[in-house]
Amino acid sequence: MPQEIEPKWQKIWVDRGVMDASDKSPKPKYYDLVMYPYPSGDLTVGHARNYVMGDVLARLKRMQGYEVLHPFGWDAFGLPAENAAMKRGGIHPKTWTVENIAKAKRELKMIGILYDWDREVTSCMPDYYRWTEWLFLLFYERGLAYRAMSPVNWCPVDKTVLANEQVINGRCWRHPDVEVEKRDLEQWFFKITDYAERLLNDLEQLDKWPHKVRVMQTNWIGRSEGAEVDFPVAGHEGESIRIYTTRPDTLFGSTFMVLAPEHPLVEKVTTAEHRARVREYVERARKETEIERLSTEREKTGVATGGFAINPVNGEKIPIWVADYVLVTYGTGAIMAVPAHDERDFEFAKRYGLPVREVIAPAGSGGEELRDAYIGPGVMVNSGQFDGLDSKTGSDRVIGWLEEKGIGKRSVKYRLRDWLISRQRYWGCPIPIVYCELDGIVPVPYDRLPVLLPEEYKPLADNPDFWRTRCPRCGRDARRETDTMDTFVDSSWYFLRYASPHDENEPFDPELANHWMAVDQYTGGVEHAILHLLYSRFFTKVLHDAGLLDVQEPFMRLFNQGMVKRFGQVMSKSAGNGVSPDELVDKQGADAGRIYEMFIGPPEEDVEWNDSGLNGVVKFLHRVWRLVLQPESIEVTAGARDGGDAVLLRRRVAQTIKKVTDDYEDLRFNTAVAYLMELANTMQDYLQGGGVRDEGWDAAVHTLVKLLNPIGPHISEEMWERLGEGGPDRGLLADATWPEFDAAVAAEPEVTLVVQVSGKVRDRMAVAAGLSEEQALAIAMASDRVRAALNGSKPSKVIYVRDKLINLVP
RNA sequence: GCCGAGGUGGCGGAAUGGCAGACGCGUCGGUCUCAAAAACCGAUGAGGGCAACCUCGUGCGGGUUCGACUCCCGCUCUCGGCACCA
Repeated sequence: MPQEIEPKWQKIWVDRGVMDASDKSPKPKYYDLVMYPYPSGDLTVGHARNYVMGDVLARLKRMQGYEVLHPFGWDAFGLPAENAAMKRGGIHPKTWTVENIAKAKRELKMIGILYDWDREVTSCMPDYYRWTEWLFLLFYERGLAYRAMSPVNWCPVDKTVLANEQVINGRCWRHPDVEVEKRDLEQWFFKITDYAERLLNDLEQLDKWPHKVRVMQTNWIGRSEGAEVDFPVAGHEGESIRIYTTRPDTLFGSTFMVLAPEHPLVEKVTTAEHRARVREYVERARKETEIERLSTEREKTGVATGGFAINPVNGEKIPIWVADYVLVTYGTGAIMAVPAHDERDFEFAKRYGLPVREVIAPAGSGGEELRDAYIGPGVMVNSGQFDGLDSKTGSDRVIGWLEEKGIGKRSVKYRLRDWLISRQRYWGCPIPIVYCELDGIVPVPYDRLPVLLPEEYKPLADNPDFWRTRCPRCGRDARRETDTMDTFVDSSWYFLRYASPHDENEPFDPELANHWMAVDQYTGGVEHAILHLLYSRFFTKVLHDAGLLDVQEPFMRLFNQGMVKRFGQVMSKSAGNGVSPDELVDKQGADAGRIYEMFIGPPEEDVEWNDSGLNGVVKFLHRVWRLVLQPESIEVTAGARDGGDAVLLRRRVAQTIKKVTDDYEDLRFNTAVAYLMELANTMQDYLQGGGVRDEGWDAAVHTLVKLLNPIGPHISEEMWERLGEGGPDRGLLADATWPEFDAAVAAEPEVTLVVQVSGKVRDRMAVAAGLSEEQALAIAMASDRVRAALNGSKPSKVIYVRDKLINLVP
């Protein structure tokens, strides 16, 4: 049965352009977006679950009268295509990608997911990446793309550099068992740090994002407030070391300084007798991998330089050390060590016998020796004119004093680093830059885009036909940039391209983008909580600043769906536990599969796939089919529960409209399905109780079919046609209007009043809704069981919650 | 270590101060059948009782409240994120 009706309706929807979005519709717009996938050829019901959620919402919003934009596309550049190509001996990454896209597209259509395929974008196609290049030039023009030599993260397996966000615990995000190496290379960066403050502050507006994601982004940006202070170097007139501290109140407690091994002043402050040891230490630190160096488990190491600095607040001479627990990439690459009030400095001081001086006294403390660093707030002591101030006021005063003396200043730092976008790969978007001996770095002019990837699959740096060019400025021989861009650049703006996917003059038409943006609902995996979502927010702000976009935030409401597991592991073809949409549809049809995917558990939670659970949904659909189309086949049963009560049926229908509508809108699909099942059960009870098939019954049938449509679109469309309401000649259920309900009908006229004695349920009685406390009390006291529980005493206190409960306390 | 989410029947889960376990799976019993499957009907948290009913029950220990799965404090376990960021 599903095998017949499902393809039939899928064809009709496409022919009718049901999900084609009109740019000129007078209806309010709704932009429903799912994260575009990497076409890995591994589509499972796990991925499908995500797309079904988006589809349910799109279908609902259409019926509610919105002009819905529900597009789809492919994040099609990237390493797996190259790796697969290599594995399969000479197949081109493009061939592999295109094949996978075709396959995935067929499967998406098969489960009845409707997209506006006219707007499909594919990031590896020249008509898309041309505009990624264009945007690079815009960033370059605005001073947001720059080239710099820097120590970078290098994945030895992928043979490319990685962004900070792609390094997890010192290992490559794609290869959890491969340690990332450090290399010094000239690379392209996007200056995302310029937007750190705005990316942080605007998180507050995103109140419809999961709290978790906002916290993760906040931590990633890592704002801290403090001061930069200059410590003069003893014996080197005019030379000083700048440090950053978040605790200016502890300045008097600094008993030594620490430079990062890569700090430029290390050589200068090192004395002759320490030189050999310092050089050896610095050399060793350089060679260590990130993971060795960042391990907090490891004991801290360091060496004295023999040099001294002057603490500017008290004129004390303190030794300068070099240690790799100080990072050159954060703050100024140098710290003042305050062992009494910093755990790391404390550990280091203990190990090397350096002095510890307490300058913050915790409230009510004696003067006993410190066993650990005290990092909390307190009162300043041993701090000259600042003694007696609390930490917070003290910090402010110290900063004020430093600024007055010109030896320090207030400073805000971020953990966020600039985004390294260069990748040494073939299958990515070319960076449109030319290197000319005379003119240096020259951007390819906008009108000469795109810089096309060569057909031949080999590293761009090994392909002179690609990199040999002429300088766009002077016409001399020049060399093209052979790095490609991180694929996260491609995905940072694809949601804008959907607004005008065929625009041949610009990345997107600002007018259309402003019409559709922001995305009303964005659905995807939580693994993108930082990377993709932070980069897309950054792009949106840059484009706003360039006057191309009105909005400053791309995604209004974000939802992270859970993953589907099987045998305790995330489902995937490579893990061997995947169930493909093909198999699912073959088994019981697309509708049963869709509904089961929604019913299996809360949408945000990971769920365990269970083949037998599908049967319950199939049974439910059979029951609905019978109720709607063959109600006469349901026999009246003696002793049926609800006795064919027409008023009750009407009420249940109204209540179900409310619950299911609310649940769909809040993406609580699992409970929406449960309520639909309840309605079907009620309808069955009604018939079995001898209920008449009058207008009330017809209304129930029509409502059930409509409410079912977003999740089970084929079967409901078929039933709609057979009811004589729609079909190819009369209009589709997909175009019908969403049912409304009358609150008065939904209201329960009679409620079950729970009677408690001392908070324990002693009786339940059916009463009219809206009783006064006196009436309720009288009814409650009429109960034998309540009187028994009260044991003769009079209630001294009565709590009455209208239409719910009355609690008698003796 | 820090931050965040969570712990409810045999299982997936529902209920966010007011009837714990909706809905479904599974199991058991029944109808139909020569039989089985399917379908349909019923039962199904634990303990006690012939029964009406009673007692206990939402990770553990306290607290607030007439009343707590729900709010507060402490602990514990699981999962996710961050982790020498000065």
